[in-house]
This record gives sequence, C-alpha cells and structure tokens, in this order.
Amino acid sequence: MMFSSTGNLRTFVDRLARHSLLGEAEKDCLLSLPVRQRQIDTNRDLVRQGENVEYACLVTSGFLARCDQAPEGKRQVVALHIPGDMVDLHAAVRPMFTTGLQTLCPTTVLQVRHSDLRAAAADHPCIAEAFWRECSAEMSIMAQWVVNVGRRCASARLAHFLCETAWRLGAVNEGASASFHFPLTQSHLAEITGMTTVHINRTLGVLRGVGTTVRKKRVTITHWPTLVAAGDFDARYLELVSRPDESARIAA
Amino acid sequence: MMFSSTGNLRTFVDRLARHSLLGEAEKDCLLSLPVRQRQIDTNRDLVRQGENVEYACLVTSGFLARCDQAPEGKRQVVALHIPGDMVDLHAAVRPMFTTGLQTLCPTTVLQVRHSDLRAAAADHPCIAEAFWRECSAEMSIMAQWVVNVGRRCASARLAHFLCETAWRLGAVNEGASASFHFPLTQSHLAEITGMTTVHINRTLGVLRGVGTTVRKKRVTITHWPTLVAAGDFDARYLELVSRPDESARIAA
DNA sequence: CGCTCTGTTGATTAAATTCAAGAGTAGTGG
DNA sequence: CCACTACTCTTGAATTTAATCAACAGAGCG
Repeated sequence: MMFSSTGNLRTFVDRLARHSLLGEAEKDCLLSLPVRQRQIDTNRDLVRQGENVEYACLVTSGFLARCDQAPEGKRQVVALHIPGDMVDLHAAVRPMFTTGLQTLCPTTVLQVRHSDLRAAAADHPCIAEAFWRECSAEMSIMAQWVVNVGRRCASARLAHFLCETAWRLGAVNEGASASFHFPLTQSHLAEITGMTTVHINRTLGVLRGVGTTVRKKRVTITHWPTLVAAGDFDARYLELVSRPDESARIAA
Repeated sequence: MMFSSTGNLRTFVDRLARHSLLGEAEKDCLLSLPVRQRQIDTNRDLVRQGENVEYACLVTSGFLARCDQAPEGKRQVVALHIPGDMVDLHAAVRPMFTTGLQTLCPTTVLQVRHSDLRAAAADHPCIAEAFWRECSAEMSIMAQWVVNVGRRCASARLAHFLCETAWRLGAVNEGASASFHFPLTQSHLAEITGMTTVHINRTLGVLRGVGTTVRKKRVTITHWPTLVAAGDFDARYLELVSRPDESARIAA
C-alpha cells in the first residue's frame, strides 16, 4: 500500500492547534502530508523493539502500547497511546533503537513519514515548536508513570492509571463520574502497572469496593473523586495549554 | 544577580553538535545567549514542584534530581541530571506545573532564559530540531526508568541505574571497569529506584559481592560485564547519534 | 462442541517494607 | 582538641505486600 494524500490528519492538526498557534500555511502544510492507513489486529507488533522506524502514526481508533522487554520474558508497557496521539513523533529525530509498539485491540492508524514531518518542522518554526511541545507533554506523562510504578501501592497504582486514562480520553463527566470503552485485558493492565495478572485481579476487587469497575471492555467510575483520592491523582501534569502569551510569542 | 553573556554554553553547544548538525551561525546564536551562574548547596530546591519556571539550566558540576512528591511524604526521583545536561529545556515550551528540581550535592548551573531558547529555536530550524532531539533522548531514559522500577528486582534495578549513570558520565573504561565520583546518599538511591533506604543498603551488599561498591562518594565497578548482566543493561537506548545522513538532511 | 483465552480464587512462597536500635562519620562550637 | 549533634550507614526481627503456583470457571470463537 502506498502513501497518499487522501488521508486526514485533521485531528492531529486540531490537537496541535489546541496548544500551539499554527497559521493557515502551517495547517495546510501538515494536512497535505501523504499518509497511509493501516488496520491492525489485536496483539500485533506494529513496530518491533530495536527496529528503526521511518514513520510516525496517528491513532485513529484503538489502543497502542509502547512495550519494553524485561528479563525472563517479562514485559513492561512504558506508554499507552490513545486515539488522537501521534505515536513515534519523537522518533522522527531519533529513529534508532525504538521500543516496540503493540496493539492492545483492533486499531487503525495513519502512518506519516518521519522525513516529511521533519521537513515540515524545518520549514515552519511553529510546527517545530508544536512537535517539541508534544514531546514534552509525553514526557510529563512518563514521569508520572515512574512515580506511579515506583512509589504507589497496587490499588493506588491502578487507580491512578485509570484516572489518567479517563482524563486523557475526555471521559470525565463534570468531575462526578466517568465511563469509557476499554478493551484491555487484566494482563495488559499488569504490564502497564508493573504488577502480575493475579494481583491486578485482586486489586480490581478492591477498586470495585469504591465504585470503579473494569468489566466487559468498559471502565465505569461511579465516584470520580473517590478514585482520584485513591490514586493520588492530580490532572495538572496533563495540561497542555500554557499561558496564551507564551505560545503567542513565536507565532508573532 | 543579572543575566550576562560572560557565561559559557560551549559544553552545551558541543553536546548538541554531537548529534545534530549545527552551522556556525547557530552555534554563535546559542553561545551569545545571556546566562546567569548559580551555585547551590546540597539538598536545596532549585525549582519547587508546581512552580512555573522561566529558565533552563546547564549543569556545570554536581547532580540534580527531578523529584515528585508521592503520598505519605514519599518522594520519587524521575530523572537524574549530570554535568552537561540542559535541565528543563523541555519546559521552554511547557513551563507550567513542573516537577521539582533538587540538588543532590553542591551544584553549579548556568541558567538560560526559556524565552531566549525558544527564540533561538524559532530562528534556526536545526536548533529547534536539536532541542527536540534532546527532549526525545531524555524520554528514552525515562522509559527505561519505568521498566527498571516496574519490572526488575532490587539488585537488577540498582545495577541498571549504576550502569546507566556510569555510561552517561563516560566513566566506563573499555568495557572492563568503571569508577566515578558519586556523592549521593543511600536515601537518594532509594528515591531513585523506588525502594527503601534499608533495602538499598542490603542490596548494595549484594552488588558488593559482584565487584561493585558505592562508598565514600564514589562508585567503583571492577567487573563491568558482570554489572551489565546483573542490571540487564543495554546501552543502545542512550545512543544519541542516528545515521549521519539522517541528521544531515535538515542542515542541507 | 470443544478449544483457547481471560478471569477468578486459594494456598504458599518470596521479596521488600517497617520498626528498632546501634555504629560510624562529618561538621560545629566551645 | 574534644564534645556534641545530626546525618548516614548497618544490622536484626517482625510484618506486609505482592509474586508464584495451581486449579478451575466463564466467555468467545471457529
């Protein structure tokens, strides 16, 4: 399958525009990049660990996990990518020895060549800055994962992850409750939180006691503040928007 | 104390030049940025958690930890910054709600204003790309920290961290041994690896058995391959240099 | 209908934390 | 120079947490 311009990077451009000031020229530049659509089944490697990748991909639907092989066949997920994420954007400037990318459910993506993204960044300073900002945002999340896995007990760990995911998916209803489609297995949750499948199962029982269930490919959080407290969750690290005058500088 | 141009960002420019092709104009641009030198004592906050920062800082000597407060007064270090690192560079495009920065020993830094760095990036595409690449490299390290803290047992965790640090400091002698000045306490190691101080102490005993000691502000690794095996360490994630033609593209 | 994957539960074991106390070390001021 | 203090390091014992082992139930799919 070849790359073509028929694809639609609109959601990506909109996302960038939410935190960075892009002019029409910049938006057009990005929208005109050739893309290639791919549909991938559950539990398939989109990228294998150590491979050199030549494209980033916008998740259109589904979930992708950035995985790393640890000793004795253990795996650790270091990032979860949800629809709207431009995965491996950071690899455009650092394509070697990537971590693996695996689908956690049937997933569709739009692949964009790294060379095209770098060219766009080179031609438009505010695109470069927007990409840099995306990278910075991804790093914030990863820093929280280190805290999560390093310092929190099982129930807090799982609660924090569920809060983060609910928030990123925009599934929180006025701070009162949340519910979203989430087709990950308990094994996936284990690989994400650095626990065993068995312990995830028991911990889910604990969370059920505070009104949060993960069943039938769906997360249901009946009492959002309770889960936030259980997970020691503070959404500020997910905020992408800086003071307006800050992002205005470069565009002016 | 005011910002002045007397400082020296030479080491930073050299570092960028090692992975990105910068022309003389770009180098001059960076070297002419006003800087402010600061010396800070041990265990002081250079930045408090949640603060908005307005400058990045080049570590000239000493060590800085990026800390995050977890529940019950526990702290987790999410990144260790060594001499040569430009800390909070990523925050130039995302200055809000930063994690804290703390000195782990007497440390000197050169502060550079974020606004100046952003302007440099806006004026010179290859500076923008170099900054973006730095951000991407920092993220690679953080991803490994997630794996480390999430999946490895105590001794492997500590071994991996020591390997990483030795490697980053350039302290590994032909793959045979390593030794470097390292004034962190066992509490610091605990905050880094997500363990307790007591357990760090016991685990250091284990590593002593394979020829690695952390004593008197110095790490001594007598058998590098042994520690690498113990820590499941693969230095490739630290590599910054891509294929030459890759980095050449944008400069051409 | 039978296979495989996922979820569930109990019993056991291992790993790391917690609690507690004491020894070593460096810095401070008399 | 020494005593005092605060911090760091060390060790043991008890406890907690999570992993491991094992078996089975349920769901989904061909």
